[in-house]
Amino acid sequence: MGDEHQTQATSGSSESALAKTYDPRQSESRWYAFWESEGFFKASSEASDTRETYTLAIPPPNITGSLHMGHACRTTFEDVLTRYQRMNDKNALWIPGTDHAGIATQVVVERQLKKENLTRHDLGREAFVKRVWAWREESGGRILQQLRKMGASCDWSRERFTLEPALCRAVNEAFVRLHREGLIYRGTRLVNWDVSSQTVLSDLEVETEENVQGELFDFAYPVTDGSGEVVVSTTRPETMLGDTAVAVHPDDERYQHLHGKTVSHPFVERTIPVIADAELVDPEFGTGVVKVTPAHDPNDFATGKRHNLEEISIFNLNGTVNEQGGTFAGLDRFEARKRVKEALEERGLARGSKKHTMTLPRSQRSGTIVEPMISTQWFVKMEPLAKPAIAAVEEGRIQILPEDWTKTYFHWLRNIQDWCISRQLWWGHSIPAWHCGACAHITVSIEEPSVCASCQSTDLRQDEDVLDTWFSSALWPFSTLGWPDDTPDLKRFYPTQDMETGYDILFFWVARMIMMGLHFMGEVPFSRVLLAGLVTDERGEKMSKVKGNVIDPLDVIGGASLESLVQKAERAGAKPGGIKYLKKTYPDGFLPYGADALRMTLLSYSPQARRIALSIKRIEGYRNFANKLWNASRYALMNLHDTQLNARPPSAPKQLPNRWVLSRLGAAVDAARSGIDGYRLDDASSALYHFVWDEFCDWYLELSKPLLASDRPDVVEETRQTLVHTLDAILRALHPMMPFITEEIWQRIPRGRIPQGPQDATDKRTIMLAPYPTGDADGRTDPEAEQSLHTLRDVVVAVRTIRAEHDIPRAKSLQVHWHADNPAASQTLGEERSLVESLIGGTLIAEDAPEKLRDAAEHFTNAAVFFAAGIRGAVPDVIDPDKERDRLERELKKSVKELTAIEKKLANANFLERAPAEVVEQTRQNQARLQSTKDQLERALKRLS
RNA sequence: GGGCGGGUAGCUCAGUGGUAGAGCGCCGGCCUUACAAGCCGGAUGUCGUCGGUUCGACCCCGGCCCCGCCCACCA
Repeated sequence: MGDEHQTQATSGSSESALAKTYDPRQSESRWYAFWESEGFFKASSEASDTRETYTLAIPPPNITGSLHMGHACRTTFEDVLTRYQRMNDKNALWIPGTDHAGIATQVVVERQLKKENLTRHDLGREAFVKRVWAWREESGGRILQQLRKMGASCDWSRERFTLEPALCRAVNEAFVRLHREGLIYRGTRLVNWDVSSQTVLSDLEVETEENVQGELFDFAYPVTDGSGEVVVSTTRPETMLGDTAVAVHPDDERYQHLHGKTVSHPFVERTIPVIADAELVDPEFGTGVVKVTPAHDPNDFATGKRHNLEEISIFNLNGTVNEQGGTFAGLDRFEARKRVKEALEERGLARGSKKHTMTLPRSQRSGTIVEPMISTQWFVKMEPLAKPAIAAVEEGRIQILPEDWTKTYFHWLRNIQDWCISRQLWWGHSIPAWHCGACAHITVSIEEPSVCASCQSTDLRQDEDVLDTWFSSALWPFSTLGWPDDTPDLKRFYPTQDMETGYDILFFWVARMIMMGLHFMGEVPFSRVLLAGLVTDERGEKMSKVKGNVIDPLDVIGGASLESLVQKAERAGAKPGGIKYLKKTYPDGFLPYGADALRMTLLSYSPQARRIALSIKRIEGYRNFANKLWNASRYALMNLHDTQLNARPPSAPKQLPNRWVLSRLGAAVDAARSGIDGYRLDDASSALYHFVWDEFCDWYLELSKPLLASDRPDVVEETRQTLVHTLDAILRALHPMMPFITEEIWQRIPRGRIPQGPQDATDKRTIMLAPYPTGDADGRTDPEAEQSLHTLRDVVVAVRTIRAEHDIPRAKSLQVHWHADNPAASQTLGEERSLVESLIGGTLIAEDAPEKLRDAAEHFTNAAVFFAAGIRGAVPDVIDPDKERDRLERELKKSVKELTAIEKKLANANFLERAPAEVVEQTRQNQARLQSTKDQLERALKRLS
């Protein structure tokens, strides 16, 4: 590999002509392999390396996952930051790794087992976990390979996995310490139970489905003393099997007579009290009477605590009714609901129902409706941890971008609930707690204890639960660096600088990392949180397998036929509508756009956006940009001949285009830098895109043609130097964003003496380690050149417009008469005459008599006139009067419109008094300019008719 | 019920208290020795709506109407 690229690098321009079209497939994997094998991604751990560090920990993708657009987006962003910092001579470390993703992974493997007609229980815990590990070996690294395709410059030598032994040790350490500090405790609570995965969930893992059409069912409880009945309303009739009270509002006139009475349960042997509770009951709602099921409803649970009610759990862990349900035992929850309603009808207790819109809690992973259940679990006490995390952001030690999210962050942390961290799963971190069979004491310890800490019994059994996968994620910024050991890496790279992730895991992950980082390290885990939006399809709809609108980044990079897209979507379970959409939207599939094009596209979206509506057309646009860059480079390399890159920038260039492009280069590079520094990668990439295309290609390269054809060797050499330097700087500036193509071209630039600088030693090997350009070092501010070029450009465009409007063939040479209204413009056009002539395909004739041009129609036959940047001009002989009239009228309309607005403004006395002087002055100048243009246009029109 | 974000060119989206921008699309003309994945020229918007602040508002403030998201225990 090394040899191959060496050959390329030194082969010069002439003998290895570049293909006309850039093919990303030819270079991407090649360069990645080169970078990786040369160790360019590795952060230095040498003691002698005193460079400032830059650290960023990857949001570890789940091992279940394959790369999706969200990953691609984040990877690109993080890679740009890392590559940029590395080029700025930082000791840059981007830590890669994967997450074991407890419940998500377990669900996937269980699904596989199901195909073999097995459940995890058939295998038993040990064999099941073994199986998950085997699966992880097979697929766990896939996404990391995919990250490589994106160009991610992670330090693979420091790759981590949340369930590897070192990180398990960190988890145990964290658990034991928090437990010792009283921040982890065991509690019996009403928890969120997922009946299909049969585990408890944290509040965050429960998603609410809104606007579900349900019914509000009324039924009657007979009052025990026979004095009547009480009608209650409920959305969950089956839970009446667990009712232990009926509640009314204490002030409700209608139900005063019930206070102190009991009602009889129709299906189980139980009389239940009527209680008065102002907190639970809203007299306006339903019948104003609430059935109370403390074991299966959060409000009722709280009510039960207030009134000391019995908590009767009526469900088994799998969601079927248990023995408390009497004759309903064994039925599934929803079947039970039906049967309870029927039974109530039969007993004549049903009192009708009405439609009711409600919200349903569902498990984030399984989608099952969550059942509130009373259960004993491990919890983390959050409030003491939340306080410092709030302070860290308040005090600016951590900055959250976009800033709007700080509010959300504060709101969540200020209302934080304790975190249930135990899960009844098999795949995950074991809990370092041992239950004593003799005295029921729980011994919490890092190492397996031999005896119970309380009674010394040896009858110990480790807690069977595992930890919420987010518990280990919360430690990620320091566990990956070796914590709890005080390793050199930890010392050197903690705290990290940036954390970039999706806003959807602000609470799940970011907030918890901050809390844990502050708690265990005493320092914030990162100083900045960058929250990215959600990638959607071009309609703004969430990508989903069912909708068939998932765009696989690898398909975009490598290309994919429509057939393969359809096949993939079908395999993933897309519905017919989704397939139809797919066929309609991407009739030709995807061309191989390349990773660089995809990266540029993803970068071009504003980080403020919550939605990133990815459009293939846009990717195509950036693929075209890559090709443009490629061809501009071809042009440059073809024209260098023996010139090598040997100084940057060329000293004291004399030719206007050279002066101008260096000035613009400086501005572009500064814009790119400030964009990246301000985390506005959209601004940074856009500044470079426009500089490269609109200025470098459209103007500089065109202007360089006559210069390179000059018979003056000094002009030619100066231009070649400027050309190669500008190209080199462009490549370096773009490299963090488009790593592959920039390396491919950079390697082909012939290099002479390498300039002195800190990165000299590495300069020749790879663009990755070349310095990021700066406006000062690589550009050359030259306002005068910019002004002159502006004039030049305006005249060229004016003449080109005339050519286009009048259908004048390119081959026809034009005589352009001109007169300048100011000395600067006059000088520019005088000096740069031959450049302008070569761009307009004609001859410039300077007129000493301005009136000739003012009255062009009299002096010339069929002349077209123009007014541009202080220059008046006329092109005689070639003009169709009708077309010219159309053109002039259009121009006139425009000036009149603008002029009217300006005049109105200047007529306003308040404006003249109050507006800043320079604004007024500028407005006046505009007025004068427009007025003169308008006059002249009018005159020209008059002569025409 | 609270909170947040958004409504700008046909589409997807930037944007700034002082003459409205990009990409794609559209119209017209070009195979111009870097590039047809291109070049040249052109058209396109009462910047959601109603008020207010201001000399001046797409931008700041308030109301309203849509759209999206997050949080919250209303049976």
